[in-house]
Amino acid sequence: MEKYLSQLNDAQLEPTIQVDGPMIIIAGAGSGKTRVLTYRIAYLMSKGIDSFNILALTFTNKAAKEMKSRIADIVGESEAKNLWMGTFHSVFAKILRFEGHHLGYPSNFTIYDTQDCQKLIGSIIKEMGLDKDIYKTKQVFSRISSYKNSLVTVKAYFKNPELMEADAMARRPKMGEIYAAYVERCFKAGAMDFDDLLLRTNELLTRFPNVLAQYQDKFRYILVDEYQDTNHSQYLIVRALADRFQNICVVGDDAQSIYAFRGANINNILNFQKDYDGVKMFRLEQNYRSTKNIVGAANSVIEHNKTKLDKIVWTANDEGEKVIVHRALTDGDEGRYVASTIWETKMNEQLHNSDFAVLYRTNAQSRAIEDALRKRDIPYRIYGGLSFYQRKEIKDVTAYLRLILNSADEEALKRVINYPARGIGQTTVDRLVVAANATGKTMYDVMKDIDSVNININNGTKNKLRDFVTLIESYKVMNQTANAFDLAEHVSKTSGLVRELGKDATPEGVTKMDNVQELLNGIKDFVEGQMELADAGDSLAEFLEDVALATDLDGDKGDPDHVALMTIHLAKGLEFGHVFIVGMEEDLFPSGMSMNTRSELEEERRLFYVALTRAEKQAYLTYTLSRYRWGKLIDAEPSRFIEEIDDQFVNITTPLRERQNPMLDPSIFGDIEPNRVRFAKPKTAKLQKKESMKKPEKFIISTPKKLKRVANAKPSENSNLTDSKLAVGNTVNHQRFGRGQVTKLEGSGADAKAEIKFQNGDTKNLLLRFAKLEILRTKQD
DNA sequence: CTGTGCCTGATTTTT
DNA sequence: TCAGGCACAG
Repeated sequence: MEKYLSQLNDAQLEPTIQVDGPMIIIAGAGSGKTRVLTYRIAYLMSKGIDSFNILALTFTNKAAKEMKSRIADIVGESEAKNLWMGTFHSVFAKILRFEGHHLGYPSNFTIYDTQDCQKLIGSIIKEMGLDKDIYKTKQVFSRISSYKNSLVTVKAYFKNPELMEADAMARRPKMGEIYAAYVERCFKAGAMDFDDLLLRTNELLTRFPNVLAQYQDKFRYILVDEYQDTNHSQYLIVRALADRFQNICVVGDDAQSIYAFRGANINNILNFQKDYDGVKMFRLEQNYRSTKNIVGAANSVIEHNKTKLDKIVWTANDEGEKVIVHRALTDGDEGRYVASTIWETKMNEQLHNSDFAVLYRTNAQSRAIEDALRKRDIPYRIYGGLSFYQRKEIKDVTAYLRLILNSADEEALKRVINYPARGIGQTTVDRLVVAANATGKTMYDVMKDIDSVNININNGTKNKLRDFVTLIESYKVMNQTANAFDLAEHVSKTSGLVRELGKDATPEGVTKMDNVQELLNGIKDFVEGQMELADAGDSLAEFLEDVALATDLDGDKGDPDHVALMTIHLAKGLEFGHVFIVGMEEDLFPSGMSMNTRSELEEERRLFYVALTRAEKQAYLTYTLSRYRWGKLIDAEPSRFIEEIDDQFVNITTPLRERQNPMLDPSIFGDIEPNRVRFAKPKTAKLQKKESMKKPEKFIISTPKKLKRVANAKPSENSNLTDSKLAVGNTVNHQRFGRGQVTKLEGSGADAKAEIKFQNGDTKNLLLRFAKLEILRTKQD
């Protein structure tokens, strides 16, 4: 332990060895807070505190996983095993599996993702005969979500005239009724949405004092990372759990609070000292990550915010390069600049692809960047966006699995009841729903007992329903003995899902089939990992929970040397040598939807602060003069955030290629000099652009056309290692089994296998086609 | 009930 | 631009 503590500076050491009592660590970007957190946990354990009594809540699964493995490195695998470490959602989902019965939930409750929730709300609106143009599913859903996050239950809602009036004013007087119906339907389906995982935990802890006492006693030491992003619901949970022992340590940075839109309450961190007695406050202000120029630029930006804690982030690092600001003509041009700069820098400085990241405000911006990177054969990976588990073909398979586990799951049932088509149409489904609502039974139970309900469905269709129920029942029987992988494989074949996908010979169709195969591989991998564990429970249930709470950031598989593409939100907590922040334009960043109030704008500014501070060595900001949005070329103005950076930290470049390529000669833009653009009066600049834009539009459109087709090709991600890359003696890392050494190789192509001796003592034979291995060291090194 | 083709709205960010 | 929803015909 001493060895580790000596790695810390004084400011880091103090909170690390502070064992008891409430404490808050205000940690500036890049100040080594993860290190403090992990060492502190290890320190607690070295002081004799049982890991069983420690709860650590993080923001992402990835952060939890990383921290856990770093702790395991210090204190040993077996010691670290009992730590409860995870996101709020995953930790409390786990607790609710045990305790949910108090609230009337089955232990195998389903977790509805956003899609499921919105579909359910959509059908409720339809069933209630409301105008779908006034009651927009998305808006209704986000409204309900915000109620739940502020602990406004249906009851509380109807007792609160202000809320009801606000909804009535928004021409949605039936909000409360929709909310009530939604909650009831979720409950009946044995389902919780993301917000329920927190709301129901609160309910559990408030209504059942003995349960609360039990967990208070268990979690004697609580640590919360990214405290600035907690919402009211999470805040109450933490407070309830920490109430008895008051050993609560929260870490956060108010300057990096970027989730207010999701209900995060920045006051949780600003007021922490008022919530507990004798709070010790620590500040980590030395940045170890970035150059002076980057830290200076970021500081000068955040200065523009009014709401913030006092904190001075500084660094002893080199001056470094100034932040480069680049003007591009269009989003396509922006992409080409990013790609060529990565290419050149990589060559000149001998860097890896993984030293680069491209960050953007909205997912839609990734396309132009992708096209450009692909054209240059630069490997990349897109994080976030439509995650793997949200794709239609994947959701279809998991819907079957969900239905097997929890037949009350109405959204899963609706999804698969007629997919693949088996002659059960919308009319029948509607009638089943009506019958279910009228009888209080679940839709599945209505089907199961179709003869005993008075329902207007003809005999032919009834038979089809019976066949479907029989099919699902047969799966349920199989689930009692078979493992999740065998079951999933059986289901995809016998349900006709695979056959259906096989009909589609288009490249997209083939990709879908591949995805299903990959899902099956994933289940197999999961099941194998589970078998390792002595206390392995129901593998299917646990797999589905993982899926429901998984984010794209979590499983980092495939070739690790790639450029990372992601939204700024997703980049929080990460760092890269060279960071491109693209789309630095008014209306895009800051987002046009967040410019109305000062607090919204300040959140955008914090988002920019987060983006800048991801960079270690070099930050690039790019903006365009016009950009494709909604399929149209739209004029753009440079973001106000660019001007907010103190001049001494930026370097505005002249786009060289514009000069070199006569077609892109800047003179067609009138006499706007790149260096002067941001100082030009907006009005004039806009006018000039408008007129001049007509010409370039034509040839600019023609370029991406050809690229389109390539765009559908499968990106070069997730490629598993083949036998050609792997050699006996290599040290490899396996997602689940950890590190090991290759002891034998046999077979080739699809049959290639490797025998690997893992550090935990196990030797395993793995099919390279499935195994997600990462080479850590080759023999020669 | 199924398949086709037109229309519409989405682009803020996510557990 | 494009995916999902809807209407209509078979």
